[in-house]
Amino acid sequence: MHDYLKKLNEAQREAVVNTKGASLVIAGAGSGKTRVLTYRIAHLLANGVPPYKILALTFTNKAAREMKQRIGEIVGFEHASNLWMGTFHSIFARILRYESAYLGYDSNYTIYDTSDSKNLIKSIIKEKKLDEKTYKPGQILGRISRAKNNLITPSTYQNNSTYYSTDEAHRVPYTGQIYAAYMKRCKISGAMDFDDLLLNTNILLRDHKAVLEKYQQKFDYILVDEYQDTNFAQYLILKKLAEKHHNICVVGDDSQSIYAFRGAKIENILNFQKDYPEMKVFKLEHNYRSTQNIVNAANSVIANNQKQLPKKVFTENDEGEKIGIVRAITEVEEGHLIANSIQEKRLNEQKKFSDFAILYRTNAQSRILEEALRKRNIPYRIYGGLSFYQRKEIKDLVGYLRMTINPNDDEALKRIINYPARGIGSTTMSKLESAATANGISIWQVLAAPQNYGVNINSGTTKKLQGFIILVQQFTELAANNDAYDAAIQIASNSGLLKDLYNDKSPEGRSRYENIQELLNGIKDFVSNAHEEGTDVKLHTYIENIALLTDMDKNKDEDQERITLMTIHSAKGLEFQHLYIAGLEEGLFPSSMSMESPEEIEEERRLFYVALTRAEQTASLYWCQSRYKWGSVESKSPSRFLKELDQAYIEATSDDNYSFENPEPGQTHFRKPGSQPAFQNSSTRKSGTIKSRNMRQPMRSRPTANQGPAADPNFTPDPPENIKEGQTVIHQRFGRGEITRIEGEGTNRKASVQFASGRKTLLLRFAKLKVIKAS
DNA sequence: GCCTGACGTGTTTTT
DNA sequence: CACGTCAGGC
Repeated sequence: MHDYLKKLNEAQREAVVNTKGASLVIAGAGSGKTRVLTYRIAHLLANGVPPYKILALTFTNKAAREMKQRIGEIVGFEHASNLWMGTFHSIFARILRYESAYLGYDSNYTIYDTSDSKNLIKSIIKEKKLDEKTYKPGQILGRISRAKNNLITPSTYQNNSTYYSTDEAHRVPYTGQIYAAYMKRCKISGAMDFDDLLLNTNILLRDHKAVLEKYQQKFDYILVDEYQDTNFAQYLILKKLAEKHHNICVVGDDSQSIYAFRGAKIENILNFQKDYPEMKVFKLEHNYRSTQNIVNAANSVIANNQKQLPKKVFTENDEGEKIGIVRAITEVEEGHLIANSIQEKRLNEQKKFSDFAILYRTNAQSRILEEALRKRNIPYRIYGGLSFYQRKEIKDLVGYLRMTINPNDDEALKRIINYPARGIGSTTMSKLESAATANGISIWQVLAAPQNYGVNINSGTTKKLQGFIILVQQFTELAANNDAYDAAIQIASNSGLLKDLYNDKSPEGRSRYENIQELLNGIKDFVSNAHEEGTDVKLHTYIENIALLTDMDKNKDEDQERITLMTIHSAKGLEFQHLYIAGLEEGLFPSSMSMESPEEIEEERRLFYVALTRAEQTASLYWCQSRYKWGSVESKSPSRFLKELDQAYIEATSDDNYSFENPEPGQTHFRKPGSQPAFQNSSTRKSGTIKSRNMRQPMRSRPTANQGPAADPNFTPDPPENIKEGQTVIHQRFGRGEITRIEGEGTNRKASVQFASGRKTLLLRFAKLKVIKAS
């Protein structure tokens, strides 16, 4: 028996060595799923299966990289490097480049990211003279994306009365037309969006038997990670590829299915047996990651879900600490409480910063947390949010690089044609663009001979356009004759982009300049890595998959000692000794989601489950009362999720004892009459059961813009005279504090208040201060 | 044609 | 609060 098999438990070993036929590996959180997948592949390789015959699909690039590394350590890196391992999107993007001719695409096709797609949809909406208020690019893209994930092409979409009536009900009856126009424009620009990569792969395999057979024969073994998060398009690709040999192994955990918003179907994992009746099921239920309290608490959260496979995740680890539940008054206080706790724990228990992580539901929640961490000098690394690759300056340079490779790329052209300013304004651009649309060609093609397409442009502008054409042509030549790095650096400087940023001496400008340097360094590394392997890297190789890269893929200062901040979604697959979950007053639910179907509630439970099971030693849940109160619609209460945690595993650590009831109305801070709530979210506007008495009635629509809700006539603030030194106060922004000094007279008195975040001086007249107790 | 400031609006999660 | 849009000045 091979050595590596000794490192596995019984269930894991079974899942590793049974490589023939269809296998469903149900892997509970922390049960060694990655290990099983890694060893299974290593096992295949050790048994003589050539690496290029194995297709292994992961959920993120990072997961693929790490797995390759670990397999390499077992079987040798050269062997491992020939595996077909990557995300669905990157693997099929690669296959589509090989087979692009079948679909009428060039192999240099561009991959549009979400913002490219939105921009294109926006211009289509404009061209079609549709109301930009009702046709929101993001929403339309969402509908198109959903259609694509369900393999509904524009013609099917337009001929289907159900889609039409749904669209009509949403007051966007022209969605079908936009969809068709969008697809056409993408094709003309030689571009595919994320969903096209899957849709077009399906079309390729459906319409070209020879291609299908080629890949059916190529991949003798198929392995899929995070199978619970696959959508219909992905499911069908797998089904087709595995049709002949059924050597497909899917690994996943139905309790961690959290991507329904992206079209993921939990049914794929629940119904795996339907397609492969002979399948073998392997259940990994032994959790090696977390304490008993955490495992049990997590189990209790999803205990009542209907859609799930029977399994019992257990652990033999210590019981561990109870799960802490901390109520903060405001988000600022929440940040400081978390920061304090991290600092304390680090010093008392000799922990590293990298042992800690803070998770939250939305990227926007990170800002206040960051501030608190900075105040304490706690180094952190934040993942997600505005990704490096989505920054303006990066997209600008990438725009030039994209134009160099594929000048038909309209979105790239529109981005860079007048940046840095070349005197080509919006009037000229709209002329060019509408000519392009009218003639079914790209803007670049119109540019070559505007007069042929009925575009009237004065001679001055024509000269400027000519200049741009020559510039791009020069770049294309550069890219053909140089490696990626040399080409990129010259393009950055010859385009004038580098100079433009260099001249900007503001702090933001400097950081932009540095970001460009960082991107260029990234290209340099990319090139020199490939050089070691003896290949020459041209620009197109680098630029091909850039849209598929995320922050996670930049392994910059990975070895540094930092705590981690990220959304729960991006924390999947990771683990941290000490975990903080912030902002639970949203119940992990953004309040904008008004319709809560049972499916959605179950998914939110699973999200909570994912969050909790990232923790090895301790998990603490934080929520802030102020936020919660403004949006105190019953269904959004934090207690919903906390109620689903078994009391036995949790502990309230706020100074007031945590109660499962809603906080008393009027208990916290006040607002100046007529002012806006600190955080006005949609739940203040939507209907629901209002718990707090001084919460005003929800409104059907906002009366006048920006005016906020009407003042409560019965409301009287505490007179400032009653505020005394030594009292504990609550402030809307800074949270809990103590008044150390009061100076001045009457309504102009000022109070020095010591908050967790530091000392502040507040005007009592305006103070959003309320005495909660005299001490 | 380009730049600037005022205003208004709307906020999940990701490949 | 941060971003996009629009009007007005250069």
